[in-house]
Amino acid sequence: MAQPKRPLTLAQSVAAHLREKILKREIVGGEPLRQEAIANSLGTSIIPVREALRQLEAEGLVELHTHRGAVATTLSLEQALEWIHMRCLIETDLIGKAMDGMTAEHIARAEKILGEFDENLDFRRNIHRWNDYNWKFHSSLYEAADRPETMQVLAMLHKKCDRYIRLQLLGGDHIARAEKEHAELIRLCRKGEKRAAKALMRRHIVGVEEDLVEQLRI
Amino acid sequence: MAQPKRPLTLAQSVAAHLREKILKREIVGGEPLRQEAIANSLGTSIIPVREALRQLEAEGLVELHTHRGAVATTLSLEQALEWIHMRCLIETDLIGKAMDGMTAEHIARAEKILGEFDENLDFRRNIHRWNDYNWKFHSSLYEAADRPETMQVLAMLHKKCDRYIRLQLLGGDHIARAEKEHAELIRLCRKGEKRAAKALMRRHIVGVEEDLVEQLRI
DNA sequence: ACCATCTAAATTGTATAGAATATAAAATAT
DNA sequence: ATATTTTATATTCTATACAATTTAGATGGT
Repeated sequence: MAQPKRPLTLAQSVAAHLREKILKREIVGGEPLRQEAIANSLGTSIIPVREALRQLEAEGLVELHTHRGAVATTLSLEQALEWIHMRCLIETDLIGKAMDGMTAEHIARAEKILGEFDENLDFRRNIHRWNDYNWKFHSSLYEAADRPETMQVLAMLHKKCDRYIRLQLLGGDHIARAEKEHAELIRLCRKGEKRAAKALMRRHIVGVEEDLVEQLRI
Repeated sequence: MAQPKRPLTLAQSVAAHLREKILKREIVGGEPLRQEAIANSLGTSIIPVREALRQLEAEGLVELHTHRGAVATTLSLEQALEWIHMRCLIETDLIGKAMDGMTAEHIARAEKILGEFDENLDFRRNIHRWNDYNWKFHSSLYEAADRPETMQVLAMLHKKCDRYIRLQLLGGDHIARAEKEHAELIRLCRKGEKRAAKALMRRHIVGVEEDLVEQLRI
């Protein structure tokens, strides 16, 4: 997505390593991340580790406290609800804007991505991949809007939601519902029913919110 | 706002230095930022410079290209319009949420900040301070909503808009209009007229957008 | 209990050297 | 002459060792 094919710098792969551990909750919220320990365990010096931690801070996965080090951020339902709410505001608006300039090619691309959902993956065993596909589908819908900055903010919100969605997916049948709604979104785009598409997008995202509350309130 | 009173680390003050230069356009868009040159000119080693650049990247002021270094991001009207549009979506929603829990104290605080606008500053000579005050006022209005994550995203958008607003303030009488609208916003908050407040917030931000287009399209 | 001081541990910063990489210029081949 | 490959150079990226700074907790006196 960002830098295709290029070999990663050490700092980038350290960041990827830690990011995956945090998202998989092998590193839990509140856990301190010692620069030297990480450097030793990965066989690097601490300099790439320091830069990786700054990257992860920008992504909201760790907090850096001056002279006290980094800790993985803790999960909180309230935060997730805020992010989802912002997603709702932005994506509802964005799908409308996108539909103004949407062509058959755009719709075909989104449909192709949707197809890959069903075919290639047993998501019960690849939970950590589902968010990638979900973001790919959503972003393909908005491509016609040609709003790169908005997409960047939205990508960030999706990433932040990632940790919570993974929890959510462990229970319930959210995926089946989401796929159904995705298919319906494409149908509405093809028919050009902007009002209905925006309404469905709103319900689609609010649905995530409701499922999450139900999942975590217990 | 972030870390009150604490002495800044070198990386933080290097970041502050470069940020100010970019915002004041002493470093123009597209200009490459050589780590060694910056380190020498500030009398530091390059390590704090590298960490400062990562910070600025997160703020959208520079772009980091692997093995090629950092360049200041270029100004583009389209980007600014996207940011302002997102501000509009979020802030219009947020003022409504805030008004549900707004107390006399909240209003008093916002009013106090507004007062400082008039008294202490001749903005024609302190353009680079105006955005700080503008953000202080806006954020004080939303305090009652208790939405820290939303505020964080919003703060980022305001920061990004900063560079453009500075251009805008050079011409026109935007400040007088903004102050009038700010006062009116407080009045509507006190009277609890949510619908009107949201509408005014929308106009207030769209006004910025229109002014900016007019300013830069010439 | 309370307060100040001291200590341990971690991060932050410096200096230096060298490896890895991208860009542009030069050389070679077709 | 054009295209490809090689070389050169500048810059970033990484490693290492050590000094400086800060925080948090332990110690000890009142």
